[in-house]
Amino acid sequence: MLSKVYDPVQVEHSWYAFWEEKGLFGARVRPDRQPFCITIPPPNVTGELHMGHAIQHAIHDCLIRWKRMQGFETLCLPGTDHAGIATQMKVEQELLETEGKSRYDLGREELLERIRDWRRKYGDAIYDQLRRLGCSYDWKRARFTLDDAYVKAVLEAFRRYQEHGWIYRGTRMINWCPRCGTVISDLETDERELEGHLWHIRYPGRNGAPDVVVATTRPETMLGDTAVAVHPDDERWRAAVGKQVVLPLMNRSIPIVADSYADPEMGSGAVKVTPAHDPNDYELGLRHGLDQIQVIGFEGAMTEAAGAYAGMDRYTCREAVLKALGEQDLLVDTQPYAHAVPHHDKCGTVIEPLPMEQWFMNMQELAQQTLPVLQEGRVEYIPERFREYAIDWLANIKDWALSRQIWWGHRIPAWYCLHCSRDGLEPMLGMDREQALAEGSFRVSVAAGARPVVSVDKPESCPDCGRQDLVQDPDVLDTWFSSALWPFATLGWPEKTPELGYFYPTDLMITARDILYLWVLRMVMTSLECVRDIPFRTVLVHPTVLTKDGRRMSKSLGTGLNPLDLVGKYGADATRYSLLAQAGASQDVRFDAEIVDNVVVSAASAEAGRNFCNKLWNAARFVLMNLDGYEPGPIPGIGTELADRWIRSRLTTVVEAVTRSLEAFRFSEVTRQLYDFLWRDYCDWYVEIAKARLQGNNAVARRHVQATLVHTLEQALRLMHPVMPFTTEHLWQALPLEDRSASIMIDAWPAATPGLRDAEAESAMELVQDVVAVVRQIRAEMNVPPAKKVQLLISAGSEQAAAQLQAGRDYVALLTRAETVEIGVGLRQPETAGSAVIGNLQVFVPLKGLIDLDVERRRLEKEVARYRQLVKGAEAKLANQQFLSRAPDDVVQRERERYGEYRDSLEKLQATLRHLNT
RNA sequence: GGGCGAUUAGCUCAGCUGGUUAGAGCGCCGGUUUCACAUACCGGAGGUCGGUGGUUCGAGUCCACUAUCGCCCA
Repeated sequence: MLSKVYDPVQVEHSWYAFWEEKGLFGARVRPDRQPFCITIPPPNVTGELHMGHAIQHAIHDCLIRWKRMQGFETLCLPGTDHAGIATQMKVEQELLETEGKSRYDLGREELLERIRDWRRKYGDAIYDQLRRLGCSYDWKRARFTLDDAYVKAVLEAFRRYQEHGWIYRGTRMINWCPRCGTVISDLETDERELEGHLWHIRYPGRNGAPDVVVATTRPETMLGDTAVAVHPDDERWRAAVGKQVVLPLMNRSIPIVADSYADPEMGSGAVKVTPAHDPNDYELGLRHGLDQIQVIGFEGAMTEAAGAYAGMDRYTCREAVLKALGEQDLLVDTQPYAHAVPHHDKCGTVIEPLPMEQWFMNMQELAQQTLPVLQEGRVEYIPERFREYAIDWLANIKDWALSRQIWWGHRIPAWYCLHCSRDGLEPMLGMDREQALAEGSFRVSVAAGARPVVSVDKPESCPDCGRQDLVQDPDVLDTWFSSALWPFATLGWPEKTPELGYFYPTDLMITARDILYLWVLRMVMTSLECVRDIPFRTVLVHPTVLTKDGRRMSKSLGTGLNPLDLVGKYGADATRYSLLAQAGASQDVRFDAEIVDNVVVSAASAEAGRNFCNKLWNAARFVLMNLDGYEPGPIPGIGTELADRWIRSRLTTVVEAVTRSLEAFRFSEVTRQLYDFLWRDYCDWYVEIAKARLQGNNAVARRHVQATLVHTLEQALRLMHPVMPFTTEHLWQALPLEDRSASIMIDAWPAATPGLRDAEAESAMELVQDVVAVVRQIRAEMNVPPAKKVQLLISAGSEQAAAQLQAGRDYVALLTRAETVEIGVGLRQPETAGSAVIGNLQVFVPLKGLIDLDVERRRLEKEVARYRQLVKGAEAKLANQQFLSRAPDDVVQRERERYGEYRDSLEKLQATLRHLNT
């Protein structure tokens, strides 16, 4: 027997192990069944479950459980991503804090060993967190992006791209992170608005040239200036073009060049040009053949080229430069200035744009192959608008910087002959050359003479000189290179596995907005190239979870919310329910929780979820307590009892509605429909009505109501299962059923039975509900004690209406605590009664001595006023010729009927009021 | 600068193709501890749908402009 109060800890304790032991999560290649497959977006191994994951996986598991119940062979394939920069950063931080060492102190192999240790310790922690959420994933197939088989896929993809000639070594302006010591992509930078300054600096003219005042937010870069630019159409500067100015502090002459990049509206119209430290200046420099002088080095310190400032940190240098300029009276003005500065999204360091040699991949052909696939909608986006975004991005795609100067990842399969490439291999930080080359601590420069040999396997010998001393490229591939292969690499590609044949293309990619380009689109591109097919049919973009007041959830802001806290406080089912209930059409979810210092104080929606579980729990408890003499058997015939006909009709409606909502991914509708049916229809009305019938002495009726109680609940539990797997399983197992599967999760998804739709029963029950509601209202307003019995008189406008209500007469009596219910046509109004009008029915509650005439009068007057408005509104519509001639007939017809009803009700109310006043 | 999303009750949100009296949960007010549930039950108050203009017989729902907030791109 169930305990009195629902306790999620007790309920959720053992079912997960039960499911796993029975092997219910595993998928097999079964050609007799239709497959349904999702590969999850692999969380970082640094990962810890956050609310974004929680909503993502609540959706994943809801859909997977639903499809499984529908009879699909479902595979939800989990896994983790090695997340090169993020993971290495984490381990490096730990190393610095505990041992005060850098990665170079340890060396490549030792650092990698530390990261592998770290991964063994924490890497799959997120799996346990997903288990606690109840996720029914095929853990046996879990993949990691550095698995041996996965490495093969990465190398094969690289080989293919290389054969197409897409991969090349080139020099471009890149984003450099001085902290991480690596290039990062545009997509990994965050523009952050900073309160800085705009410094105006005077560059003295030479040989009769005018002085030029330039403005900059980064004065330290002036040390690397190689020109000053003005707009060619700018009259003020026309004569100065071609002349020279002196670069202060460096005493270098630099030219004034004409270029339309200079904005005449900005300041003096002249702009300083630092080709080595600004993307726009870089382009300008190429146009004018300017020197690139790199004054800021890879560690964020000034280089030898910065002269007296060499070795200084870039920000210290900024202060020093400003001080020196001030002393020489060259600092003309200083203004506060807010501007956007790119930061590395992983570590928050300010990015240094630098021209640098890297491995790149030309994306043109891939983009061209992919565009029509998106344009024709072969990959569907939900919401649809994200497809347009993807198309725009593809149309403007740039080459992809593939290499990263870190150690944790897929090492680039390029090789260099120590002899032939000698001049292009430069040891790091003045390291010993032999050692640096041996352990991969060097930079490669093709410009300086390196000659890469691209090969998946280490070449036997140098193709040029035949020597056998080759070293591998020190860099690793961008993590997204391997992630892009995820949907097919996890299914065994490049091998032609049965899994790939059966489950591919997958059905869904459920993802957050922020990786749509970075990842989702690249998966489409690589899949079209490698597998010659789309990776998934549908991309479902789920909402971003924000705080109650619309801020980002972030630990550093104190607004972080650990989903496991919610699970601990309210249960996994309640957590899932709350997330799905809020996953509506909007792109954000403002999660309704009070959070103080990253700790949940309360969460209204999760509490609602837990209360709902408790309601279900107690409904099941009630049913189980009332099954004396009940033998499980086939579903009973429908019979003639109004309540039975009604609940079966409602059940069929809700089965259809929930199925449709799931098909449309409208999760908030799913939870609302289930809530309304279970709480409102089943508990508030059907169960309440059932109480009398259970206690009566009609054995047949009793058996019928027991069967309907069990059957309806059982079907509803199945509908509820994808949302709340634990509670539904627990209760379902407790119900007496004739034939059952081992678990609700592999039982069939309920089918709608249109034949059970019963419009007449629904309208009759609606009438019962209306009558009960007005009587309760009267009782409450007249302060009639709950235990006090009343007599009801219900006067119908027609025999037909009277007959309809007659079927629900016992229910009305039960639910209003009425001793007698008299139903008739044109009954006389009793003295001192509370009354109400429902359509053409008049309900009287004679309450001799209990009626407060003033209260009753006020109530009726309010009703009269309300109906007057309604009558007026309908009258105006029907008097409008335009309405009569242009509105559809059925709308006009309905308006006429309504008008009649309103007038009828109004008259009755007015008569009652007159009666009361006499 | 370009694009997108949001704006409905004190709070968080529904309201799908325009057609009854705009709904829910939480919160609030009043009542109820009789045997499924106080994580409950019953009743109530509370919004004219950001603003302006338009289309339409009819607009929370469609269109235009506008304001505020947020996201993406440059």
